[in-house]
Amino acid sequence: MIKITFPDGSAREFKEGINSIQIAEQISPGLAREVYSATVNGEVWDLIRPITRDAAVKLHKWEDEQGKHAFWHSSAHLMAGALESLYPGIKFGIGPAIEMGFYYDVDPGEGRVITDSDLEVIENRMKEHASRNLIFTRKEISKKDALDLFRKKGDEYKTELINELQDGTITLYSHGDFTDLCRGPHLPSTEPIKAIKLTSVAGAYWRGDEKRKMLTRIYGITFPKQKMLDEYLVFLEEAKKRDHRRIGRELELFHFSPKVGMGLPLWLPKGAEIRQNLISFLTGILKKRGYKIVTTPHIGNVDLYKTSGHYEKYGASSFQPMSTPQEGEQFMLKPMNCPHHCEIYNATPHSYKELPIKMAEFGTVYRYEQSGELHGLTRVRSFTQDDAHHFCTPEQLREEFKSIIDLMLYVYRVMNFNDYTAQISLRDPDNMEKYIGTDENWEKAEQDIIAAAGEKNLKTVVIKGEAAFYGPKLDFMVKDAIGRNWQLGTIQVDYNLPERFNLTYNGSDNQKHQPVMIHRTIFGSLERFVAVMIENNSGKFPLWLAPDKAVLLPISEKFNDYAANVLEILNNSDICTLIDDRSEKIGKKIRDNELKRIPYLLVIGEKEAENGTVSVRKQGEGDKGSMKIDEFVNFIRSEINREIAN
RNA sequence: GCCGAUGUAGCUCAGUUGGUCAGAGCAGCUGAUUUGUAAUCUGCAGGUCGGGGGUUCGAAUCCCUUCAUCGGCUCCA
Repeated sequence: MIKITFPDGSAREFKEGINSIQIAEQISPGLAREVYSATVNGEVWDLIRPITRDAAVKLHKWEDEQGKHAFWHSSAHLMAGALESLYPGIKFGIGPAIEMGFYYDVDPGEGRVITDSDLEVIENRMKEHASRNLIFTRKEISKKDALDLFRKKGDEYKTELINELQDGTITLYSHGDFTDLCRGPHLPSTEPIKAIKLTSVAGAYWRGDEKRKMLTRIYGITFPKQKMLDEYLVFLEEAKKRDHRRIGRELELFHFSPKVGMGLPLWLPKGAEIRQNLISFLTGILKKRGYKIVTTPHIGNVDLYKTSGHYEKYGASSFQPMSTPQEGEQFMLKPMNCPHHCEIYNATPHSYKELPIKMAEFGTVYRYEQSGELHGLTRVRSFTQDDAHHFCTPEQLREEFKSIIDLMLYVYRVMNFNDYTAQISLRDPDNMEKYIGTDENWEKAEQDIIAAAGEKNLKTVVIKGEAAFYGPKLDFMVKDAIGRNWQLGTIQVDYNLPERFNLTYNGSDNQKHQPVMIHRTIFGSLERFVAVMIENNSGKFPLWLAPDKAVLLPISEKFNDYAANVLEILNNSDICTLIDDRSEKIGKKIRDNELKRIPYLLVIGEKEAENGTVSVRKQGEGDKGSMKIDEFVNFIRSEINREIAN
């Protein structure tokens, strides 16, 4: 007998060699139907793997990451099996479970393509296989045998993977006629996979290396119940409606014109109004916190970027330098503001008593992003950063860093922006040549970031390999409507630019010292920030940000004169932008959310025209009663103040 | 940049195997109507079917090419 301990601390004796599914069955048959994998002594195992000694066991259901993971990973195998039966000779790369579903990278073979229209056939074959209730079996295999097996199949991808594995750790999983190199774990059988949807097909480089062959990646998702799949598909449909590209068009916020150029957003009046509101909101906060606003040109001499090191790193993949009538003179569109700010710092001598110096600019920058990478407002070729740089003494670094975390959290809170992940982005230890600067400085900077985040009790995740080439950073990541991750705010420590630009200050010892530089943005870019705000709120903006704060609706043309009067007063109030809508098809506009996104609806009828009032309705909340015009202005003003003061 | 898909009016989309296939709804503009919040009625106007080449007696439809968009990959200072 062996002793199995459960997460709640309780323990039971079982026969040696029992497996997790049998344990679950003995607890309750209902449970057994719902578990998909188990953690045995800290390792995630198949349910059918025998347990031969005392162990701590945690059973995983759908609700657990590990449960879903086993479910989707098994689904990837199910798909691979279907593919092999449909496309004999097809070769397989890797096929993991992901956050939502799974994929498999495959090489269908020379001259064969798999496209969207093939997915249904594959899906049907998967369903057929799944319904046969195929058992997943696990087999340990020697490296030599594994190599022989996959060489015989002619699968160079799997043999490459096996070559990198340690002999004695290699396992195969099979179901039906299909066998795959795999670490597991898997479901006991294909039986629980009831609902299957292959979502898309895409290209993906083998091992993520753009110099290697592009495989075909097939994405899919599966569920234990059809209803869950249906709900997921509904969710995707709903998410499409929140897409900022769609809402941006509906609300006439921004526009892309191929004539202007891809990735170059045109801000329409209403979008520009939102942008402007964001800028003035943040400017007010920055001034209170001791930032100095600066302005720098949109171009700079190539030498500036050679000095900063950006030219060497990104020159070839940037908008190329423009020349002038002067021989040998070259300028570039600025891809970042930092070098300009360094030169501003250098314009005057500095004492330690002045530091930290905080320089801010809403700086528009231009980056030649790869054409396939452009995406609405979230990835563009010209965008405006709410950029700022802190120049401080090494001793001040941590405090400065913490103060920026405070600022960031403050702004996000005011904006009611809660759904973000703070990510500490460090160097990739396997790729150290990507980075410039001394190990010592990197070490120091990384420690400072981790410490500052810790002292601020910020919940963070640490990701290696995501640092900037000149320094580590703390990034604030958010998800868009369909779950893609975007970086908004970022705080970056930089010892490199101060050195390259020879920045100095006089210390109390009357010696020259080098300041440390912190780069930071809060919104990231106005473009991306607006996009994320739109997707988070389905295009509804808080009152203070909204381009139109209210819509004016006269019941009848009889009141048009009065309405025009009201409109003028309110629009001139400098606080309340109104749109005038005398259309009779107001119902349709409301249904289409065109007007529902505007915070207030003002109705004018006989009574209102007589009394010089408007009937105020807050969208989604209902009647606020009748108000005199100036009452309404004051009301809006106080509402805005309340929102911003928070 | 790479793989795959898509491109018909401002928007959403129909257009069967190449042959009255240049259409509809919404938006817009005309008139009429005046209604307290999810579609009032009439009429009109709108497109070199993304651009360019080709095949054909004939191309929105087939082929090539180019531009743009979408989903991924790579990248993201």
